[in-house]
This record gives sequence, structure tokens and C-alpha cells, in this order.
Amino acid sequence: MGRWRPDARQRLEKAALELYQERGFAQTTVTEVAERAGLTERTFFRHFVDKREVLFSAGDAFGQTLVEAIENAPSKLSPIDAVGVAVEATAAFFENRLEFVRVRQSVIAENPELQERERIKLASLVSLLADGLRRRGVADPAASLAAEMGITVFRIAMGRWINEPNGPSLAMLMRDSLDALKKVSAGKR
Amino acid sequence: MGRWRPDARQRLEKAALELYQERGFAQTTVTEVAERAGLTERTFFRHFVDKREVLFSAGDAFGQTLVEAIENAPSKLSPIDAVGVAVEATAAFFENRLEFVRVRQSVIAENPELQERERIKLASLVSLLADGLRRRGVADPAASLAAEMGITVFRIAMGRWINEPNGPSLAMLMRDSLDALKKVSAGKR
DNA sequence: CTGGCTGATGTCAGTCGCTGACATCGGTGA
DNA sequence: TCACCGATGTCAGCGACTGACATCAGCCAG
Repeated sequence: MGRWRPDARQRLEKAALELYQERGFAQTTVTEVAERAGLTERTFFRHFVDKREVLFSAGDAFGQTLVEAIENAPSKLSPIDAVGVAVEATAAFFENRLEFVRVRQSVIAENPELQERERIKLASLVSLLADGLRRRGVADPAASLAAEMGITVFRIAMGRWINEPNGPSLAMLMRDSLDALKKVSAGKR
Repeated sequence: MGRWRPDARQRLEKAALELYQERGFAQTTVTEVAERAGLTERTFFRHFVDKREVLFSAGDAFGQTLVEAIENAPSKLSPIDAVGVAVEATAAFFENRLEFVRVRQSVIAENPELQERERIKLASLVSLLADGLRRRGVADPAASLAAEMGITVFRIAMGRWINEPNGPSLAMLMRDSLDALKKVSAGKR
């Protein structure tokens, strides 16, 4: 071992998730998180821009997955279906992490500041998807709209997945939700 | 005049918008806003839960408008069209405030924290719309999806409206955006 | 008329999120 | 071997936000 224990960042993420779950986000200070990770508050802020971000850094990796998925979608697909297969393809990213996702979501559900961060992260995924569509030659506002619908489907499917123990797979829920969206927008009741 | 000048809240809103625009949101302290309004920092926080909220209190009134609009939508309409007419009906709320909306939006566009707040406010509008649909007998996930699409249309139409000087009316842009959304979700390119 | 109550505001002290500046010191490469 | 680097620590400070208590014009009951 070098001068410091390795994996500082990972230790901070673990400590934060634990403490936010045990005591609640608002009742946990950054100093406490850092101490549990064997570090100082200052070091926490060198790894994460703020107290919330420590719960969202995985999202960046997911964004990359999503970009790859939209690039790899068959070019003959319409925008909405390209988005559909891209979103569905990302399901694998979460399938074997249900417990983690559940804990994380329950922490977020209890705090408005965390919900704000979650929303803005989803919005940045919308941008990534829309950019991907534009690279496929889709013009605005179709690109924005298709991307927006894709992330809506993603969000709603995730919500269902988390809440249904022993329910369908995430990928299946995503396909399902996209179908539901198409029906609704076509004027079905 | 009583013991204090009246309209403290309104003075704070005005002072905040001015200062956030002049110096930027991050470069403005709450104390400065309060002073320009002839009040103290503590009083600011009695009127607004935080430094950001002062830009968003109009949103609550708008939420009410939206709820009324969805209640008043003809009951024979499909969920998506009920949402469509409701959103379109709210356009009047903004039509004669373009300049204010522009300034406000330019302030928000420059600060990520404000964008987070904006998103969460839009999410709460989605909830209001979805509740309204459920009261019309629409089941989930159709209610959530239709509501989500409605606010997406709202957001995109607002964006276009703000950026196009002498462009179409907001109501027209909303109708237009909903049509575009329907086409995209139907698989058009 | 008067005295007590109310409610909007002020004052003050304190916590916590977050930042800049500078110090520390193992590891690494010329 | 030694100068440098980079991850961390230390410290001081700002600003957002909160709780507790003080103030005092206006209003209302008596």
C-alpha cells in the first residue's frame, strides 16, 4: 500500500450511500461521510463537486452506455424506435444491480434536493440521446421530442421495475412502457 | 402606510430578478437582494424557502391554472388531447408577459442550480396533470405518460416561443409541438 | 379610551456546504 | 540521489439557511 489506502473515491461513495440511508441525507454531514471513509471533508470535495453528486457519478458511465446504444441502433429505424432499442439495450446496465438501485432510489425519494439532481441528470441524458439522433440525421424538434419520450419511458419503466418484486425484466418493462406511450399519443384511452 | 412598506414579497421578487440579471445568480447574495428590497436577509427567508425559489413562485399560480384547464377539458377527449387542450389553454397565462419570461429564462439558463429547480417544478406540473387525468378516469401508466408528454410539449413550445421574435403565438406553437410529438411517436421521421 | 395580543420584521448566534491557499510527504523518473 | 508530482491534510473564510428571542404598529375586547 502506498501513502494512502487506495480507492478513496469508491470508499466515499460507499460511506455516503450508507449514511444517507441510515440517517437520511439532510441529517448527514459531509464531514461524517469523509470520516467514515477515513478521509477529510476537503478530500470529499475534491472527488465530488457537492454533497449530492456522490450518489450520481454512476450516471456518467450510464450516459456513455446510452450514447453507444443509440449509435448502434439500426439506421433504418425511425427516431422513436431507435430511441426505443437504445433505451432497451441499456437495461443490462441495471439488471444485476436491483438491490443497489432500490437503496439508492429510496434515499433519493426522501429528499427533494436529491430529486432535483436526479431530474437534471435525466435531462442531460435527454441531451445525449437528442445529439445521437441528430448525428443520425434527425432534425429538430423531432430529435428533442423522441429523446424526451425515450427518457420518459426509461424513467417510468425503472419506477415499475423497482417497485415490482419478481416482476418482468427491466428490458421488458421498457418495451412495454414504450408501447403504452405510443398508444397514448395515438389517442387511445 | 403601516409600520412597514407593503408588498415585501413582491419587492423581493423584483429585487432578486434585477440583481440575478445584473450580476448573475451566483454572484448575488441574499443579503444584497434583501437590502435592495429594503429588508433583511432573515425576512427574505421568511418569504421564500431558498435563494432560488424567489424566481419560481409564479409557478404555483400557473399550476392552479393548469389544473383548472384539465378539469375544463371536454370529457370526450382522449387523454393526450385533453392534455393538449389544457396546455394550450394555459398559453394565455404567458402571452402578454413575453419580456418577463425572456429575462427570467435567460437568468435560469446561466445557472445549473436554477435549471434544477426549473426541472423539478415542471415535474410537479406533470404530477398535477396526471392527477387531473386520473380524476377523469384515466388509469396508469397512461395518465403519467400523457401528462409527461403534455409538459414536454409545453416546455418545447415555450423554448421556441422565447427564441423566435415575432414568431407564432405560444398557443399555436403548443398545438404545433403536440402534432410533432404525435408524428414522432407514430414512427414518422 | 386602553391594555393586551398579533403578526411582520429585525437581531444575533450558530451550523453546514463549499472554496482557496498553502503544507505534507510517499512515489517516481531523470 | 534528488527534484518534482499528486493525493491528501490543515486552516481560514464566505455565504446559505435556521432557531430563538426582541420589537412595535395596529387591531380588538372590554
